[in-house]
Amino acid sequence: MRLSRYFIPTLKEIPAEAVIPSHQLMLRAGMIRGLSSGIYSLLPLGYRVWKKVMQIIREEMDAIGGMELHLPALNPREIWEETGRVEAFGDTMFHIKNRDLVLAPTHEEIITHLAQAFVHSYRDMPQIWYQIQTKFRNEPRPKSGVIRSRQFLMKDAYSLDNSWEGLDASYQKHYEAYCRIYSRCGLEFFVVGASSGAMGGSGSQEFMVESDAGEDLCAFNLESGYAANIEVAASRMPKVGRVDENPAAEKFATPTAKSIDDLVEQYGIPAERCAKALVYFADENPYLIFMSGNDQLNEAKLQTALKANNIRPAHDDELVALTGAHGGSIGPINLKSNIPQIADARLEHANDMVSGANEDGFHYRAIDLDRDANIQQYVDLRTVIEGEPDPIGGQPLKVKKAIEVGHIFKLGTKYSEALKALFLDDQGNSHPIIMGSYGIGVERIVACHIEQRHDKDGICWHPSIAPFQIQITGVKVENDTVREHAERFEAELEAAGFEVLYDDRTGVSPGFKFKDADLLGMPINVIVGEKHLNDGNVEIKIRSTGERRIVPVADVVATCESILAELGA
RNA sequence: CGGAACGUAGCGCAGCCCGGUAGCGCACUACCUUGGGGUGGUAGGGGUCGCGGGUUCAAAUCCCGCCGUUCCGACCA
Repeated sequence: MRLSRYFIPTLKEIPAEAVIPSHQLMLRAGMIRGLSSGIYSLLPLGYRVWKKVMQIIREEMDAIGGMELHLPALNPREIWEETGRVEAFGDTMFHIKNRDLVLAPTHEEIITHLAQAFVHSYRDMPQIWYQIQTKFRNEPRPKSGVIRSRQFLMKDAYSLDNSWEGLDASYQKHYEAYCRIYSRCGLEFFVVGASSGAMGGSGSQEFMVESDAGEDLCAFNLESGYAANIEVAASRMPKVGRVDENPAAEKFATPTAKSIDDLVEQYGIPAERCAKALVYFADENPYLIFMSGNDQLNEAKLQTALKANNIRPAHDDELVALTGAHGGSIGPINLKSNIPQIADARLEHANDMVSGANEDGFHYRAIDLDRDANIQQYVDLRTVIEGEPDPIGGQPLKVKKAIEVGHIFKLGTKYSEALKALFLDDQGNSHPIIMGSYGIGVERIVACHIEQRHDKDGICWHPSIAPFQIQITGVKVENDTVREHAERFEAELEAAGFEVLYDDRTGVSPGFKFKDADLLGMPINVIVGEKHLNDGNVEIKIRSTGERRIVPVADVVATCESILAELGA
């Protein structure tokens, strides 16, 4: 491919709207062009990378028996109502104005609809169906270039099984295929236990790439092997427990104590002996929640514990109406209304606690939660903090930001029950199909790759997904010897099966070409110029390391082959 | 949806406070020059100053409304 004829609109300056390196470099390298917030055109150079990522995904999905299909992006709204997900998605789902259609944000419903029509016997399973298609989500705030956008490519796979053991096997196959996919794309990644959220299901794991641009926090310890999204991460924190003396609860005035820290400072109460009370609404039902000291409530855990679609903190006026006091003075005793109470597991059976009196400016001490409160369940509701002991080996947890590049779910029967996708077992009994769902964000793989592999000059592609494996830089192609050699290398390298981008532009200075080559970031740059040709040599530069090898003209193809092999092509 | 900033040529920006016929760099066109790390020069082309209204003799500039983009927060199947 000749660069003079290929459409690569590179930019010298960084467009103002791009903040993170992958977004800046995709724009500067002429890979993408923004059309509107969270909506991008993929230009030829960028689309080559996308296609390579999709090809790797296809190969690995096919290898575990997956069958690719193509599904409608326009869906009748009705089918999404049957699973309750019009409401669950809310404003995130695009609705067509002049038809009763929605733009599909994912495809569980459509797959289940197909299964309901065609999969009726235990003999028909297992099945793995997948698609690589555009998904639409009305993100309230697109950001970070293609990482969070309103229209994006996702590989979605769905497994259909006739037993829970079958689901485990299908899930495991996907787990292994995903590891191969990310490795082949040259990504460093890790896997964490995750929340299945509104997708439903019994378990899920996320494939994560560590990045400051990440929107997820993950807690992990490399020695013990524990790794979890902060939404579900646990730590081995001691329970607050009981003390021997257990006098009656006693009210005392705390006119200037509004926070746990105030109680600690003014009255010398150990922070963990404070039962911090919070009021949350879960699908419009209020709950009183107790946390120990300054432990941070984890809203994802609360939502899971309450099995709620939506949760939110109570407003100030609601606090007063429900408890009798403003925030900071709420507790288990003398509540104005009888609202359900749940508490973090650290507080289980604790006594000798301090908590609000439901009267502004007063607290109770010597509270026994078993005696003085009416707590219906104790569950883990804490947000773990870096340094706390992990739940496996008690090693200190680290917390890092990460980008989610894949998510695998054991869905179970949520969708098959809702859409009546049933099969008969060998006894003739009817059961809902047992499903799994497995997603990969295509553009996130590309973005994460660039986040992990770039320097001040540009991108450093891994050969597996580089737009071209080899760039040939013709230094002063007006010189016949230079041009003839460059063209010969182009032909020989292409004949050897490589993808080659030959910078044949005339009237462009060498420095300009070198800068462009570094920006575009092909793994190998074959530099053809008089300087070395006069000695019968050519310079070959490795983008990722900066290493330069001077090789005889006759060895160019062999050298490229061996370098690409070294680079893991 | 809350808070903030920005919107002037394809890109990056100045001009706005203090109203008077729109500028710089890059890119683009032509010619010359240079030729191993974004050469140097000469001459050009390109802008309803986001949109609408208002104030004024006169608005990129002041006022009001809207739209868009980005950042922080909320949300994120």
